[in-house]
Amino acid sequence: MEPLLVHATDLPTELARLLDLGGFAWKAVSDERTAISETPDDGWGGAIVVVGEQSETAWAVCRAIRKGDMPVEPLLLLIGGNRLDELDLRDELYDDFCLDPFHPRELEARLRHLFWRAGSGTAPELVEYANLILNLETYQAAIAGNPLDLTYMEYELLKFLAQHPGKVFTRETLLSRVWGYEYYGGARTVDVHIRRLRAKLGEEHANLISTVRSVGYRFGQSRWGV
Amino acid sequence: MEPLLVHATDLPTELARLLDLGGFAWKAVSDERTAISETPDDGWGGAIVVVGEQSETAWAVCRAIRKGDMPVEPLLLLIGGNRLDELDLRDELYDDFCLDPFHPRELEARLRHLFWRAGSGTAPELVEYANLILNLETYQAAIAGNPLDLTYMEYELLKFLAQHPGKVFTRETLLSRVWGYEYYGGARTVDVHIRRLRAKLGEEHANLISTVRSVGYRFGQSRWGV
DNA sequence: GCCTTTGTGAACACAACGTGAACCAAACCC
DNA sequence: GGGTTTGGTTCACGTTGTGTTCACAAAGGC
Repeated sequence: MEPLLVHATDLPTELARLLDLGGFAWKAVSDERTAISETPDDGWGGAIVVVGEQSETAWAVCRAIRKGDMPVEPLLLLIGGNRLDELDLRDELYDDFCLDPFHPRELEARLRHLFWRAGSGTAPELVEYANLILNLETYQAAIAGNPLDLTYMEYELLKFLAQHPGKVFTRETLLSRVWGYEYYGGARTVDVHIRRLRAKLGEEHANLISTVRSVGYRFGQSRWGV
Repeated sequence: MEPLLVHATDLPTELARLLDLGGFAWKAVSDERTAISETPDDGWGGAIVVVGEQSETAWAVCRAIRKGDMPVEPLLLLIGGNRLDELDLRDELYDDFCLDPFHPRELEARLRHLFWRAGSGTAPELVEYANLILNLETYQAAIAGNPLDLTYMEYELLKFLAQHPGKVFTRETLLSRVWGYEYYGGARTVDVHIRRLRAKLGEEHANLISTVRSVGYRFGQSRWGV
């Protein structure tokens, strides 16, 4: 992960220790100019700004890194209880704040939650295996970037298989888990859907589904490496 | 503004006073069922859940109001310092938290910031997708500059779909979210409204709404990235 | 070489969806 | 208050898609 930008006139030792113990990569900067000039190639992974005695300096840093060419998110403030009023009308300058002095567990929890929100928070639910992607929200599938035009049952079957890569399922198991428990039809129905899936996956990726003779079908590689 | 949902086994008097002084409309509920049954017509404006001794109850309430058909945002937790560990792996259940006992100014600031974020971020007075524009204030819609003459239900349906582009909704979900919870009518009603929407969108843009066979309908293209 | 298991192509039947029109309730207007 | 309009819902019918089955060919195991 990209390193964190930490701004403070006097860096609290507890903060440094917490970041180190938490395994964060971070770099302390003293003013906005160094914050910009020291920007890593792939940008900052986030920022922590300590609002201390010279609060105007801190706000200037916030403005610089939020409104600049490369806005940094998420941005967390460490702020003394007597400066809470200054948060007013500055909502756009921070994502979260933590009272200083802080409870280590609280700061950890806030950092974790911020990164969770920035990362997976807004991402759609996906099932991925190699270059195959199933989007569970939009009912769409794609392999190697090319969208697959799957029917309902094909999609459901592929979803189930891809959610358990490497595992072998009998036709009966697939019928009960994908088609439904009360289903009572021929087991060869599964074969036909497997065939159509292989055809739509394309010759190149048809081997994603392998036949286990006398047992059933398996998606992806076996767990023992072939 | 819509009222706040407040859940607590023992409602702290400081919290009640702070909410009243802050001019919030709010209602205390004791369990998830009343939280759902007491839902105002236009939904809750947000939620505050106090994680007290029976923390499992509190988490159950969070799950109920976040994963239900009408998720409540933003959701703020009031949590004791000795329960901070419980936040782990529950990121999806809350938007922010505040240590209890709390500093009134801190809680105020967090509420203000949450609503600022919710307001500026997810609820603009305009809904836009490609060259379609919905003006939520004036109940007007236009595509490619041409105003659309939509009826009430058509507008509501299009609004809901356009607010969640790419996502597939079943007819039942649409009936409950657009028409209302207590609605008991045929699911084909949705089809007819979809048809009329497509007709009014014009042949050129009718494909904005796509049918996902055996599932439901989707507005716009999928989002594969963030 | 025989038997079992799986792949393949095509045909069938039904469910899902689109479409046009009718129905009905509420609002609106003289 | 009766007639009209508007808009939401439902029904009946056609069409298309697609899940299922079958028959046969091919492959694999003993």
